[in-house]
Amino acid sequence: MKLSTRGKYGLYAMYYLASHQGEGPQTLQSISTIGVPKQYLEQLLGSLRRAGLVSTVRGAQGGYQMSRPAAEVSLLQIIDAVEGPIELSECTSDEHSCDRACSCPVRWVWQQVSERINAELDGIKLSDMLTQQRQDGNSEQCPTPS
Amino acid sequence: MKLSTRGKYGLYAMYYLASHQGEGPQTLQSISTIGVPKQYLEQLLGSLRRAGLVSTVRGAQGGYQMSRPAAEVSLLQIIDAVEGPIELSECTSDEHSCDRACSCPVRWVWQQVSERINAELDGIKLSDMLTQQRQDGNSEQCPTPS
DNA sequence: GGAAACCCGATTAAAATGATAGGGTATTCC
DNA sequence: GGAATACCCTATCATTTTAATCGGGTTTCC
Repeated sequence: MKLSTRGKYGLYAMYYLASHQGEGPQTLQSISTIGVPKQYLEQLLGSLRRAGLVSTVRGAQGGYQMSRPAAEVSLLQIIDAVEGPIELSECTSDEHSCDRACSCPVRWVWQQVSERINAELDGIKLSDMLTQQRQDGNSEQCPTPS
Repeated sequence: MKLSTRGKYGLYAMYYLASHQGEGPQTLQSISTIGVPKQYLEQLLGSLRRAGLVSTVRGAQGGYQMSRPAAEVSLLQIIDAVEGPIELSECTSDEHSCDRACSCPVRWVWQQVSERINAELDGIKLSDMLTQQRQDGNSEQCPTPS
């Protein structure tokens, strides 16, 4: 069970925007310093915009910015936006994908797990990451990456 | 975030074996009635065997059977066996996969979520599915699948 | 009007997934 | 002992998904 890079990149991007909230729109150029190819990042930001998480200003001096406070943006919203909804198995979303249908205990268990994961992801907000960062301090006692 | 069919098929297979526990080894042939191509299922059962979840009897009259009670087999074990460990992002497992390294709040959040999902999956046992099935009754009031 | 910057659909390259193929090995039963 | 049964294993292939690129369009500021 893996997230694609979309989720990771999307979260990086949102975290970047959260860190620069109140500084006006950030250009694609500057956001891409998080280490994501500009044109690929553009697609992801498009999804985030369509999901209502970021707003954009077009034209010169334009860019992307968060459309609401970091405390109101959850991991779930970000992942949903860039990767689509979590589906452990198509049978949890599509009733007719298998003929075992409603009495299938496998189906039941997937639903249980999906619900819990969703609740978990929805409980973590972007603001939690910002405060975590602060608590962590400028922890430059990090083992220098080889 | 999706599970591949391996997880689903693996769970179907284990559920089948749990339902036939005590009846002696079940042949690949009979297990494949769950709707999985025999040769593909064979690969999955191989993984489940290597993980210690099923034991096999070779030769004529042989087959597969659970190697311990359903109450001691969790979803996590099954998914780990057939899909490998859950990794939302390679940066939670590999320290050196990104140079942001240890102070990265994104990394922190992935770890949080992974832990919770793992705990969740480990809390659900095969036996829970069996009892759920019984509670559900032979619920043949199901809407007949088209 | 030109430069900055977002918008968007189409295409492509690489990787993962789902499935198949084909031969090998162990065990039972006659 | 040999035929039949049934698991074991690696390699290959086809399909789908993912990651990324391309190339043009539109909006806005100066």
